[in-house]
Amino acid sequence: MRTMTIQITQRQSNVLAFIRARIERDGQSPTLEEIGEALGIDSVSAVLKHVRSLEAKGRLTLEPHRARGIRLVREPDPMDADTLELPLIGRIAAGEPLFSEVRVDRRLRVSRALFRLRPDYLVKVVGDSMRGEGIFDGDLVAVHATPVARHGQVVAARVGGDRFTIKRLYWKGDMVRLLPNSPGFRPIDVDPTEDFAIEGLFAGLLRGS
Amino acid sequence: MRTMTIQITQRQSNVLAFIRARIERDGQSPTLEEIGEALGIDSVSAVLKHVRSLEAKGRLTLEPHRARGIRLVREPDPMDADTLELPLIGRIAAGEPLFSEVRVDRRLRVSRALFRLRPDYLVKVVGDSMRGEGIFDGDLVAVHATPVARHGQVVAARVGGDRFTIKRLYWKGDMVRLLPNSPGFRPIDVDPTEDFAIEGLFAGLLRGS
DNA sequence: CTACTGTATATATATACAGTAG
DNA sequence: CTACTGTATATATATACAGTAG
Repeated sequence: MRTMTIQITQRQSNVLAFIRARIERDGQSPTLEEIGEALGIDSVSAVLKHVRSLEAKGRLTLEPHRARGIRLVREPDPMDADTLELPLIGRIAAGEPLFSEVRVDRRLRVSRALFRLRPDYLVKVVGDSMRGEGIFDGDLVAVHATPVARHGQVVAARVGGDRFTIKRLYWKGDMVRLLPNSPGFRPIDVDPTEDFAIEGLFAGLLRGS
Repeated sequence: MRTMTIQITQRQSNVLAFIRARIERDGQSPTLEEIGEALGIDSVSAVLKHVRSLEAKGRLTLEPHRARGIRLVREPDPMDADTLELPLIGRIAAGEPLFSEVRVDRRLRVSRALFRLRPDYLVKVVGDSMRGEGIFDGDLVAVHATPVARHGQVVAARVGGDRFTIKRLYWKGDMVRLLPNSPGFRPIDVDPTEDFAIEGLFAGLLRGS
């Protein structure tokens, strides 16, 4: 099967470029006459032939009989694909669902490319228990939402329905130990009777001024 | 002078919402008939009156006699206004200009709202001399480009035409001291004969997984 | 085939005008 | 004023058709 893009002529390329520019500028495609005017073609029929050729070659489509009905074949928007819009989750009181809309303080955009793990939301760090990992009070931690975590990973977890905590996870048999990394902070040992949930993995960090 | 937005009626609001949705979906505004169809109005004249009212109230404009000629008054795109596209500056060899295009490794997007100081570019941190400030090897530091820095601020600077360094700045008379914050790293004292430049202020930090 | 000219026409669609109703 | 109906018409514009030229 040939999927190679069919070659367009120089003239067709100019026509396509003009259409692109006008859609960009006006939000509406030009008429055949306007295209002709721009390229010095006095006959709309000649323009129509170019446009039809471009259609046959898959570069655009024509809405039949519709004025200014040229549509560019949409290339996937690089902005949309690349840029994440992450909700910043506010304080979470006991038992409250994580993604209730009232808890989204605001949304921040950031390039997908920054992260290895795809982040799903941000949480604001409270306290300095993870300074040794470069996670400081006030930082926004990007969390990849998953309940699965391996020994030694930095996780976002909730203990006893309480608010979020960012800690390094250690399994000790069926016990869980959450390890801070800062002088004066002690490990949290979670016994099996306690309410405990891993919300996700540390995926990155954002810090403002 | 009144700049208050003139109140629109419920019906007009519905019309406007539909136009907005169609432009969003199709990239072209609907015809009067299509609007009528959607809102259960059998007469295009009635629709035209609504559209004219919206025009009088400054919510849209009409390209006269043009098919699908309704144009929304463009509100400044929140995406454009809010989202920065920061160049990530690569290694800088001696004497090389900071913004030569070859030195831009890639661009990352991030919300303006994250930062207090507007960042102009990103630099990748090499080494752990600023661990105590939560700036780790491999982090991307956002820099607000300015040659002016006050005593005690974290700056991006270049010493002896060499590569970037992120340090806390201290003035000692006309001497400059660049202070790391990590065990085993010593202050850099810059004497007045040395080539030295403050490139900008620490504006924030991005870290991937 | 590509690249045009020039004419005639069908179609989509805005727009004006005369009403009705609350 | 707002919110419609219903008709007639002007306008913008795509499209078909018959050519010419390299």
